[in-house]
Amino acid sequence: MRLKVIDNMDDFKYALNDNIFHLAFEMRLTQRKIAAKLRRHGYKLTPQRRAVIQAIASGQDHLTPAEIYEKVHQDQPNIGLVTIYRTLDMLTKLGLICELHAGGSCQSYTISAPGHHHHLICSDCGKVVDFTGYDLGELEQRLSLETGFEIEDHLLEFIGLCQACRKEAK
Amino acid sequence: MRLKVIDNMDDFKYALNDNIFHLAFEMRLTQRKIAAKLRRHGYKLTPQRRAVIQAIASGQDHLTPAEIYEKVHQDQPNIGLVTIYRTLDMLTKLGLICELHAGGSCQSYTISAPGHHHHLICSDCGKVVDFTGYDLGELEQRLSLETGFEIEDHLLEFIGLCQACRKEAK
DNA sequence: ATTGCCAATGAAAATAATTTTCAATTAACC
DNA sequence: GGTTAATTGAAAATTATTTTCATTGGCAAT
Repeated sequence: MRLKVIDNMDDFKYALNDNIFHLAFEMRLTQRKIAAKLRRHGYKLTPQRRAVIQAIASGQDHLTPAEIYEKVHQDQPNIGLVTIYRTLDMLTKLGLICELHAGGSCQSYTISAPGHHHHLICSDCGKVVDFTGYDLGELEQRLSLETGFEIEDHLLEFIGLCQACRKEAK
Repeated sequence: MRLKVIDNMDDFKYALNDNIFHLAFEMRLTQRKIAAKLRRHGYKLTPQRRAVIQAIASGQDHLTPAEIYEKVHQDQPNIGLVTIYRTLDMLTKLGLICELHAGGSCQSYTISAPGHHHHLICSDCGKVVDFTGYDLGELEQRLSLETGFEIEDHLLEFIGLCQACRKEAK
């Protein structure tokens, strides 16, 4: 896949009907936001980190450290697995990526949508869909009242077959 | 803690006001059910397995394989860590224990309440409280409709401070 | 109670996953 | 361009898990 980087709105308007450009633009925006956040927190933006972010952000699925290493290794043959681990730690701390748990493979990462959200994961191809707006506040209150817990956080993930994999299964 | 094993209702009635007996009775019931299920599935009930089940079922918290090993080792100094892993696999397959994910430590196990349920976990002491009856069916349907996923399962866990740990924190 | 069979066990080795250490490199500031 | 502190990669160390295999022991049938 060839991508032309478009980073201003004028160029973008003329490319609207072209999916590839569209994707390139969106990805560029994401990566920009990520880069800005790194700098704001005093981290350097190295080619290795770029590559890891690109690997995670470019797909729709979730990847283990080893899978990310494989993917990044194509562009950066010298990168070490350690750097993957270190970058994943950093991105997790900044809230830029999420760990997934449902469906067996813990230690799998996906790019994080901004704000609090939940996940829907394909058990076959690994595709991850975020969703927001489902409010667990009422349940939290009830639980808090009944158990005396002061609830800090929660984890809600769904696992199933995505549309594409359902078709394939038939 | 000394426990007297009570395994009939008559003895039990006279011990009702005694918490220790109460616990002993309840634990005995749980272990009986577990033992029966093992046999029904063609597994043998060895002292090692008893000990692992006892270790998990006797506490209210969740334990890693290494922690279970530590605990069991006191009664069964010869037990190998391998046996812990094998027993945990078996118990998971039979649905008698659950893996927990929220709050960092994956690969932590707790005794499983019968039927589908969700968890509330103390981030400080690890205490696990089950709850049932919260229905995600409507959300599942909505998600299914909007995304084309055929949803197979879900994971819902809450993490927070239990009453005891809240008091201690003050 | 005794016996025999096959599942289960423990020790050790093998494999996999993750972290630490440290000298060399480099991104981001001036 | 030069400086500096953060970042990197290689190797070693640690931790977690699985495999292998000879021995043991639960339990069903006698």
